[in-house]
Amino acid sequence: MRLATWNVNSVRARCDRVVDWLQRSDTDVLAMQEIKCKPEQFPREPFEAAGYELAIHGLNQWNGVAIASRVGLADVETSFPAQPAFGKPGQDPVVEARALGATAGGVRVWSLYVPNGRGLADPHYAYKLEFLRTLREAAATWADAPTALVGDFNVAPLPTDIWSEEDSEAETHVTPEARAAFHAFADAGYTELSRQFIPDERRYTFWDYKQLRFPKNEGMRIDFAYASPALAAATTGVTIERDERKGKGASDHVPVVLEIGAL
DNA sequence: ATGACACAGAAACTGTGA
Repeated sequence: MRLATWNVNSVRARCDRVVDWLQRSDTDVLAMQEIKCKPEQFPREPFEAAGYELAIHGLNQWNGVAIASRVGLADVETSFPAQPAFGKPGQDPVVEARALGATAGGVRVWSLYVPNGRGLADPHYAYKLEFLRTLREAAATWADAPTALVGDFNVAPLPTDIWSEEDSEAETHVTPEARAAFHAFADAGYTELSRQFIPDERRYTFWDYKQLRFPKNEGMRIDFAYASPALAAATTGVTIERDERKGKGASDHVPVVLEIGAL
C-alpha cells in the first residue's frame, strides 16, 4: 500500500494536479492539508471518478484537512482528544480544521496541519506548541495500533532542514521549543520515517513561491510521517516527490509517500 | 532545469501562509 501526505494549498485550485498525481503515482491513501474550503465546496467528483472515497473536514477558507482512499475509509474523527482551540482576543476560541483521523487499509491515518505560529510573541506560537503537546499525548494512546501521523508539522527539526535559520518568516519553525515538541513524538513510541529512509541534507518538502526559492533549492523540510512501531516495521520505503513543485500551478509543498508492506 | 508569491473572501483590498 502507498500512503502519502500533501499540503495542497487549496484543493479547488489544485484539483487537477492532485488527482493526476494520485493516479500517476499509484497512491492508495492521500492525507491532504490546507484544502481551504468547506466540505460542500470540495471537488468530490474527480476524486470519486478515480476510485477514491473522501473524508473532509473544513470550516472556512483557512486550514482544512481531508483523506482520500481507495482501500476503505472508516471511523472518521474531526479532532483529537484535547485538541486546543484558537481565537483572536475578543473572539470565541474555535477548534480549527487541523486534524482528521480515519482508518484506511488497516492503518489509522491522521492528516495533520500544525499551526504556523506566526511570530514568537504571537499567541499563535503558544497555540502551536500546545497543539503539538496535546497531539503527542493523544498519539501515545494510539501507539499499539498501526498508526500514521502525517502532515505539515510546520517545524524544521534539524538545522539542515531549512535553507537559512535566519529566515525571519520561519522563526517559529526552528526554536528549541518547537524542535523539542517535534522530537517528543519519539518518546511516545513513534518513528519519523522520512528521516529514517531519507537522511540526506537539503531534502526539502516546501519552497516559498517568492524569490526563486525552488530553483535555488532554498526550502524547508516540514512535512513528515511519524509511524507507530507496527507501521514503522511494515514500511519499506519513503519518497519526497520533488517534481510536483515544478511548473505553473504547483502547491508550495510536495507529497511525501510511504511504501507499506504487510502489517 | 526547476523560474522571479498564491489563495480565499470580507473583494478591487485584506488576512494568511512560511
